Amino acid sequence: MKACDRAETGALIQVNAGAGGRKIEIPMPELPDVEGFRQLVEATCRGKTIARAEAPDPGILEGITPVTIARRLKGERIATAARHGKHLFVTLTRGAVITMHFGTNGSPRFLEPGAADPPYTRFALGFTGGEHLAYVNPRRIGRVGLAPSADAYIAAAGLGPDALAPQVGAAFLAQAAGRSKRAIKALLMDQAIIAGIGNIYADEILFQAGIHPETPANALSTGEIGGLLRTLRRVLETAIACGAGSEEGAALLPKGFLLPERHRGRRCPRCGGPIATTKQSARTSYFCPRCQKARLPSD
DNA sequence: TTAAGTGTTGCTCT
DNA sequence: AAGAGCAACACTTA
Repeated sequence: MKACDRAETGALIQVNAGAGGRKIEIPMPELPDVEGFRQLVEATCRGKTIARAEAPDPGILEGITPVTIARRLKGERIATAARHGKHLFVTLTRGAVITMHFGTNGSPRFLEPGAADPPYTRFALGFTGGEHLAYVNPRRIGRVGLAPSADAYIAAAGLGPDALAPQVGAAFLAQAAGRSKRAIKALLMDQAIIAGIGNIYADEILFQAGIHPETPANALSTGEIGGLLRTLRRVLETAIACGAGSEEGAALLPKGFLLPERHRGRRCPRCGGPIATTKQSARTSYFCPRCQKARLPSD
C-alpha cells in the first residue's frame, strides 16, 4: 500500500478571500508545510532576478523598513531556498538571505506575469521576467526579514536543531526530556529545543506513539523515548511525502492519522473511541484517552 | 448578537 | 528560573 493512497483533508483552515467571499484553504505552517513551501520556492524562483520588493504591510517586516528592504533586494538573484524548523530562508547569490516565518496561516504563492497578488499579500518580490513571489498572511502573525546568513539568524533566534536533523537522535531527546518535568507535548513544541513541531503535529506524533500529551517528560522510559523519536521522524516525513504545504493545500495523509479527525466529536482512527481534548493556556490538545493513557508524575 | 475558537511567538508574571 | 498565561491577529462558528 502506498503511503498516500487515502485522500483525507490535512491541516487546513478556511478563510474568506476579501470582499469576493471566495473561500481559500491555507495550511497551518509547521515543518512539513514549510518544507512544501521550500520546494515551491526552489522550483519556481531559483535563478530569477529581483526587480522590486514591496511590503504593503510594514508590520510584518522584522527590523527593517520597506524602503530599506526594497533597496537591498533590488538586483539580487535567488540562489536556493532552505528551511530550518518552521522558518524558510530564500538565499541570494551574494550571500544574504530573506527570512520568512508564516505564523499561524501564512504561505508563499508564485504568480505568473500579469497575475494579481492574492488577497492578504503582505510582502512581494517581483522578478525581471514579470513573475511574482507573494508572501500571503491573513492573520498578520508572521515575519519577513533580511539576515546575513541562515546560520546567523538561527543562532540569534535561539532555535534548536531542526526536528529532522541527524543530531536529533535518541540520546538528544533523552537528554532534553530527562531534565524536564514539563509535559512532553510542551517539550516537543519548544522551538529552542527542537525546531519545527507545532500544536497539530505534536498531537499527531504523540497519538501515533501512544503517549498522553500531559505525560511529564522525565517520566518517559528509554524505550518510550526511542519509540517517540522514530514516530516523530516517520510522521514528519510521511506528511512531507504526502504534499503538506502544497498549493492545493491539503496533505493526503495515510489511513490511521489523527489529523483529519482533529475536531470535536470525531473518533479515534485506531480504536474507534471518542477523541478527547485538554487545554493548556489556550492551546487545545486532541488525543485518544484509550490509546494514550494518562500517567502520574514520577520523581 | 455576542462570545468563544483557531495557532505561533514573545512578552509578562510567578 | 523554569514554566505558565496571555496579547496580537483575522475570521468562523456556536
